Amino acid sequence: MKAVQISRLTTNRLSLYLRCLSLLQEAGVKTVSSRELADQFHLNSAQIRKDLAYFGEFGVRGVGYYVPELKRHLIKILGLHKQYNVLIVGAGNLGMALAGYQGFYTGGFRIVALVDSSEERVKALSGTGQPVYPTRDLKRLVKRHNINIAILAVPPQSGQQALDAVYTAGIRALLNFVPVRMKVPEDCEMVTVDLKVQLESLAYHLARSDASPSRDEKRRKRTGARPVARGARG
Amino acid sequence: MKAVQISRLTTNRLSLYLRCLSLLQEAGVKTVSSRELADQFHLNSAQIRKDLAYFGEFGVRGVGYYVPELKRHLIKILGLHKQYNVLIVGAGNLGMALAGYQGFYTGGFRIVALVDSSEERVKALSGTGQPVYPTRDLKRLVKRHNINIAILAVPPQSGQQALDAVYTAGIRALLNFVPVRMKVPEDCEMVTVDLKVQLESLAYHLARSDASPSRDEKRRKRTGARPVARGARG
DNA sequence: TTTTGTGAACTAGTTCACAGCT
DNA sequence: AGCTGTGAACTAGTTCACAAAA
Repeated sequence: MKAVQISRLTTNRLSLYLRCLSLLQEAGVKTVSSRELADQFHLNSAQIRKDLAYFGEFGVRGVGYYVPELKRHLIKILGLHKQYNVLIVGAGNLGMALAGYQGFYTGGFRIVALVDSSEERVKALSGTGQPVYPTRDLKRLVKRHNINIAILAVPPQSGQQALDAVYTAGIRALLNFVPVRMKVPEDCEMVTVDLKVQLESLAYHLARSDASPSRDEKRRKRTGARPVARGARG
Repeated sequence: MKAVQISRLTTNRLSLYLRCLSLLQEAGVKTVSSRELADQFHLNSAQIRKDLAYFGEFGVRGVGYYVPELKRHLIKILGLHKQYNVLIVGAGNLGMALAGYQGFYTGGFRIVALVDSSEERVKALSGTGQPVYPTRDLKRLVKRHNINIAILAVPPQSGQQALDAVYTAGIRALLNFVPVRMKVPEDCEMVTVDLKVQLESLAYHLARSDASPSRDEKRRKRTGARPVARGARG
């Protein structure tokens, strides 16, 4: 147990561990060692032990970790014992899709509404039935539904404006899909998913592999990418 | 110019530089220094010079970088002078949305088709008019449309199967939204976007800030997160 | 003078390796 | 014997700081 600042790399891995533990629990597995977990993720077992050790001593020497117990701890650590109400800002293609994306509805996350500045999108319903409200209702919605997370899915030119609006309404956590650099207040947590950047990283690699066909041993020695083809599953 | 393996962190930044250069070019700016670029991204200017130096000497001492020239170089480096034909696997909420997401249609990326295993989704059209084909057409589609990138947007239990199928069809670059660990062949580039993990990292921070209200100076000393509130824009 | 390109220094993140508990 | 928790060693990534070019 340290008093260190936890890096995002660590918290992201904790999410993966949790997901894995849920599967193990469903499968009736009672204990798991850091080594077994590591094999699932192509990680080093010390990495896993270190990640967990930031938050306490959850393991038993000679045994490993008790699956339900560690799962409980991770849920607590990640704050997933609470309910999170999510607002989507921007009801275009992406916003609407995210509203319907089933992956969000497990755990304590619930998408309660969308807002959009275009009158014609307002009063439409998302695929799963959430209503779309005009942007002017933002503050009221946040209060009424106790919203604590916003997903930004507006066009680039409205990015900063949308951020400012949700911040003013009291939201302090953002999942951002807008490919624009924005001013983010100190006390506001934002993670950005930039799909274009991800696609371009694929283009980069495709262009390389076309250009230099077969230098297999040299290629991709250490890109931080996946080492591949060992213990699969998730 | 080095013969080093380029990290994904670097290539991702190159995409951002390119985006910024496009804006500068539109604004009629002729030259830009690494310092000016750095200010846009809350980066260190040496970082930018190093990133670029991996690929050549594009700058002019005492001047900076010529915007159109550097832009041209970055397009070449990232392989964006070529056309990329994209196939979306899985025509559920997310798949359909990604098909309609305008952000993909700039640069050389073009979504040419979707496939889905469910007969009832087949023959539907995506929002922007791409047809949905049955999975058995995959190989034929890849050949016919010269597809080189696949986006995986299937349910978790079909993830590996979908990956195997597109690999067999000849695709070597994947943008993966499936939250499952998969076996990826050596010569296949995959970037994974795990939305659940991102949301959970927000939950983590929200849970912290609720728990310990006001330790402002200590908080977030170095999480690799954004330093905030300096030169904005994108 | 200004700003690049880059070795050297530093910081963050990962892995090793082992003492210590069960 | 087996496996955790952790300091030490290592590797990757970032920033400093400066010689060299324009």
